[in-house]
Amino acid sequence: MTETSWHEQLRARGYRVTPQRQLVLEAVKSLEHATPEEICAKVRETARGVNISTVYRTLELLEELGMVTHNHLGHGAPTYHLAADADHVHLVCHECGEINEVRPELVNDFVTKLDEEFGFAVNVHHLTVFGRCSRCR
Amino acid sequence: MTETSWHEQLRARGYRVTPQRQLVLEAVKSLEHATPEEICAKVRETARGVNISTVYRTLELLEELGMVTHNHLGHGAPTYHLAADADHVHLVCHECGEINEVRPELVNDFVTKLDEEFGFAVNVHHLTVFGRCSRCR
DNA sequence: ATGAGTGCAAAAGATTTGCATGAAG
DNA sequence: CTTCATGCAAATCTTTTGCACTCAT
Repeated sequence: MTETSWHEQLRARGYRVTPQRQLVLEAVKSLEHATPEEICAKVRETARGVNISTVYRTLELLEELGMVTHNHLGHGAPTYHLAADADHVHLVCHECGEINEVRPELVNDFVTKLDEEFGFAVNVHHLTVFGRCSRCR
Repeated sequence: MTETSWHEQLRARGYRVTPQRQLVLEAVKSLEHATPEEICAKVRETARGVNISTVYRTLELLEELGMVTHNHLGHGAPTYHLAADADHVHLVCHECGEINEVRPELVNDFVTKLDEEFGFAVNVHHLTVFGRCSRCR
């Protein structure tokens, strides 16, 4: 996604391009798996005055536009990442909390089965698998 | 699981059997996919005075004992159900919010692959798959 | 009788909302 | 200029915690 393409994507839908929105998108891109709180902190490194509620509103907007997605990796706040970078499945260890990303091909069969049998289209970007990692077993 | 078996399971670990704990467990059993708030409401139908914090503490305990599990099905509060009843995978539609339960065998291949390749033991009880249901496509 | 469990109230954490001001188009 | 976006403060919702009292054992 080029700079201009997402500017246009915003404008095409009647939204405005603001420094806050740019910074939030950049923060999501650079942090990976960041909570709204963490994203806000990152944004504030550049623009001190930015408010957490703006971060929430912006994340909601970017998600609606399909630019970012979120996952519930732990108990607390959800984590956001670029939709373009989201082509992986998360493995989260219940015991140590470690997060691993694995190739999405691993779920292909499963995705196909759900499509054929139930007409259900899996959103792989949003798939989080809990269990125990090799070290904790 | 019989009445006595879980009484003994509690006592064996040094915990006490209380009416609140019985009611919470029964509520989880009967409601299916209920949030702590909903469970509390159900419990209060029988015992008016029960506090929400007791519900939280009890759910945590029952989960630790392996009697119940929780899932994050939507944005808000997690939902709890009996571990014994949890032998299914949840399909959640992003669009209409509909929740479907499907046979856990559908993920067997996937579970096996993750075990072989990463030594990761998937907790199928806790698996929630987001996407779009047939009606919403 | 002893200490785990509970209710209550308050705190803490996460997210949303109303409104006046500021800035993008 | 016009209206959308932001900052701020307050409200809301969810969950946790400290403490005195109660009840299971």
